[in-house]
Amino acid sequence: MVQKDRQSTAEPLDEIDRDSYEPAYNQLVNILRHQIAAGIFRPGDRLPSEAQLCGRYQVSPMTVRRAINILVDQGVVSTAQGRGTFVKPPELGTATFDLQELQSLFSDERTTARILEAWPVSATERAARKLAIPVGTRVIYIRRLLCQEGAPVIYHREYLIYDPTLPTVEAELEVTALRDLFDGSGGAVLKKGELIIEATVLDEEEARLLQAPVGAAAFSLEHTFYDFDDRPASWGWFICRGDRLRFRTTVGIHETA
Amino acid sequence: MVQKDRQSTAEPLDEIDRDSYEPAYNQLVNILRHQIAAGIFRPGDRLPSEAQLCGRYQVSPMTVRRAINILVDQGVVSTAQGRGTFVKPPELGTATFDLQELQSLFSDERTTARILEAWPVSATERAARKLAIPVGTRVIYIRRLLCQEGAPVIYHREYLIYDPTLPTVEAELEVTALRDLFDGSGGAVLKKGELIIEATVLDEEEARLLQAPVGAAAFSLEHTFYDFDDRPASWGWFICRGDRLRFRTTVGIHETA
DNA sequence: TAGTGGTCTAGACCACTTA
DNA sequence: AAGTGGTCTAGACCACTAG
Repeated sequence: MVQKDRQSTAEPLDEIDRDSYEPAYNQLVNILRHQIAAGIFRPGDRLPSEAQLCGRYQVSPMTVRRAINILVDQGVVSTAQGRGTFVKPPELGTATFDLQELQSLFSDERTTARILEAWPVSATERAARKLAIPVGTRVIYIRRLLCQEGAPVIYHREYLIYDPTLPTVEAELEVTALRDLFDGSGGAVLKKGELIIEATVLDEEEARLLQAPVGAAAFSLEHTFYDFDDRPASWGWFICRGDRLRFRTTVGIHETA
Repeated sequence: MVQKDRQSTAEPLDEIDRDSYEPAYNQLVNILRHQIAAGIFRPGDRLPSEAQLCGRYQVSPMTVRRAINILVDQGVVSTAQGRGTFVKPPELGTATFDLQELQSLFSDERTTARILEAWPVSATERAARKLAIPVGTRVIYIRRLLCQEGAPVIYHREYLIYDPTLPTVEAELEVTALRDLFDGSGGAVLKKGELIIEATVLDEEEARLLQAPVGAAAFSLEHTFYDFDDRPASWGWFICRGDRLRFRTTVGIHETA
């Protein structure tokens, strides 16, 4: 028998360690991932059948199945009923990216939000359409500037439905409101949100506030939030300097997934 | 007993239909999603325990667990061992975007790729660094213009490691090579890829090729692909007019997930 | 201590593919 | 007909949280 001490290394063995805190299905995921990464199984190859994996690693079918489902979710393999499980080549088209970099900016302690403007206005034609309300309805208009160590990074404009029965207005004016929007702390009233990322260039106002040249590249992140009656409750957009934000992602086998 | 005919409606019942082609765990996912969407369970609320759901819907614990795991993956609920399963508010920071719109552009029949240039060159300092090769090494430089119905949409530049033992060069010159890059058809040699999305503005050459104004907003999608020895095999970037591409997504409960 | 989620078993039956 | 993945069962044991 192999003496199993504390295994401090993260290197995957070729056996399941039943005494590990790491679940068996997860160990199996890592074993198969590394075999694929090492080229033992190449794109297009068929993996051993589930029954074979059960015998090889001494786990039940459900555990093997769970591991394989995770690999499918990760886009590493694909399954075909009656044929087998196959290694997928990396596909650019399946790549996904997230707003983690943006979120870390909001959760950063050094980030401060300065309210430039926050008061009731009559909804413009565009705002009214986005919020599904009549033109001229009174809404709350908020302009914020997010700074990191004094340097402006993001300019945010937002229209809010004015509902006196809700504490929305006061809550939204908090400097932490934006962070809450990102981590969902205060969103018990909101059901869903829609997001659109576009490439844009800074106009004069945006450039002045972000202390960047007019015409500089920037990201626009438009957002619309809905309440549980599917009525828009908020519409707005973030403008972020292009040289301050980039989205990264990977396809295929990458480390520590 | 309820007479169960063909249920053409997609509306979820409040019971599991054991004769449906839809798996029980999936039916349970939809049932719970609609209950949350309907406001029966609000953000912060605790869902019924797994044991209760087993009894309520007459399924085994593993089936309930699988359904809940899917809801966790979808970001709709979160679980806490010993406490329960809780409905999550929509969080901007957890939003993910995919390149589906970009991929559909490549798989579109009306999209054609025109090779502007494709021959061996000496690697520039930057290309050499990105490809981890000595400056001056001979590499293949390819410039492509992707058009849709005659209108240029994407400008692509790419440096390829020149390896005579591989059919890479010929394969990459095919007009379908880019589509393959996206759907992975020909990537049995590639292990992984890295992607960086940035906001940029068109320079003079890009503007001329894309028939857009200089300084117009655009997306830059830089990509690096690696072989199974973790050596870079390809480095390049797509430039796409900002008015032709946008990334959309949703957070919280949305339809037909 | 009771209740919760987290993992896992050792099978079963089914649908599908291939030969 | 044999082999494959897809689903599901009816429990088990564990770790964690709460009263």
